[in-house]
Amino acid sequence: MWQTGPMPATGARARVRAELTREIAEVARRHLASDGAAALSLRAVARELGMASSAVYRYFPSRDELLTALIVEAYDALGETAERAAAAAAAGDLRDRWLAVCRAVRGWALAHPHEYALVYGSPVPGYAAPQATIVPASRVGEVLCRLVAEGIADGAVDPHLDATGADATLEPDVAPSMGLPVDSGGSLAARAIFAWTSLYGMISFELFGHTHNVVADHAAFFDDAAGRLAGVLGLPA
Amino acid sequence: MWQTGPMPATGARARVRAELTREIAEVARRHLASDGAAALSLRAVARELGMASSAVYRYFPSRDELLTALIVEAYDALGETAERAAAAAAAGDLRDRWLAVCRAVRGWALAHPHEYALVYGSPVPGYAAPQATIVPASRVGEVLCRLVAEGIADGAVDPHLDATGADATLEPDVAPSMGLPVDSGGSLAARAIFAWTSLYGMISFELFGHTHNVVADHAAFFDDAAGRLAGVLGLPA
DNA sequence: TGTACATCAGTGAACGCGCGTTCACTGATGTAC
DNA sequence: TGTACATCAGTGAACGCGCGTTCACTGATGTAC
Repeated sequence: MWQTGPMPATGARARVRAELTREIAEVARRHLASDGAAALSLRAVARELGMASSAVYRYFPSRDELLTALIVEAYDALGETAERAAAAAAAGDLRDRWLAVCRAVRGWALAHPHEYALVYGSPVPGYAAPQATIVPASRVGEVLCRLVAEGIADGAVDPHLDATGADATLEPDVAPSMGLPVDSGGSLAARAIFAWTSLYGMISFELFGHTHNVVADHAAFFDDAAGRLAGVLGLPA
Repeated sequence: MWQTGPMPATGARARVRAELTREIAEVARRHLASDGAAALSLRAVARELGMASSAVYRYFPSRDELLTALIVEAYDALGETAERAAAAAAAGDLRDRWLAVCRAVRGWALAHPHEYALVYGSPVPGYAAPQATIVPASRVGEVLCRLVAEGIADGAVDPHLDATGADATLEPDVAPSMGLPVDSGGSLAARAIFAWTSLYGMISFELFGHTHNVVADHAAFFDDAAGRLAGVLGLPA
């Protein structure tokens, strides 16, 4: 994907190359995690690996390409966290499962603030996210929507709640791609997007310090808000 | 502007100094607006003003100090925008006024993306917001809370709606400082904070491109969501 | 099978860049007597 | 009033830093015959 030139799929060389590529990304991820994206430097990564900075260019053609790899990694890590949480809570009711996923997302963000900021904070100046980041970026949203879709399937969730027609403000293929019913007069998909952006807002506010002297018990505040969002979506307890 | 000609000895120098300080901040603000905070450099500002980079140090002791000035400016500009919007809509009902303030905040953010990102995006690495930023940062929140407080005062808003006890998760002085009634069993203040973080989430998602292929009509989507938040707060139409 | 050749990883020096900050200095402006 | 002195703005050179990226190169590893 980010290797230069044609490569044999197998062989000793290819394996070593894959391993070093992984190692570079891993060191870069550690630097990102401790110092933030702005401070991430190819030279520092090379230094830590004991190689010339120019050698890194055999593996990543530019700093941006390395950043892209880290972004995809972050999205995937967060997505997997959400998926695991949903799976682990499969036995509970919809509201509990919703809350479990929300908590997992927040937990990941708190544990990986710089990686969270990389994907959900202000855009890195001069960097344009390539196509490769689109699919992993939607994993969390899919998990949340799947819960709602399940609720509809077994009649626990009313898809016509709060029919403001807001779904018409979305791109037409969003609802179907998320497994939600299409109803241009309804607001279900819009409410789902709204819920996700709200979660993001709360997590970001907490992480970026905007609720520092405002919220005392962030976990409890978050739980309460997540419950309110479950209500917005019509998830039954 | 300032007058030419003979001036009282006392204050002449001070006035020129104040003017240049303002000018430096203004150029810096323009650079921030067009290139973002990370690209803001003392040298570039000095260059544009035709002065030696070292001269800027007579006005701002460091780059961080300059950044702080810009942060305060941004908070104030946003706060004033919200206040003006609230004043302009004073004749409408609570819901309309709420929506007007929300729209104004979004409008300012869209018009000043880098300034918005400076205050609400990922924290600038190595920079710790000083005390001076706290008061201006709360202006928008105050405007929103004042609407709610007004609704309570004339009986239009039920402060005991959705009494989850979430207010207990807040710092104890938040509700009174915002002019909201204190009720540890209630959730009014928590819902207000929640609404504000949600707005922030939506604006940030839009600004940072996360709803790029998701939301088609951002203004309409935002209006719908803001209306839903008004509902969460119990604002009557 | 060994050998000639092609491919690749990795090196180290260099390019060109821009940054924040310091410092000794020169003039101009204000102040005290 | 003029004069001596103090204060301040602004200069230009320098320090020290680190960055991304390029390039010609040396060896090592793989491959084809």
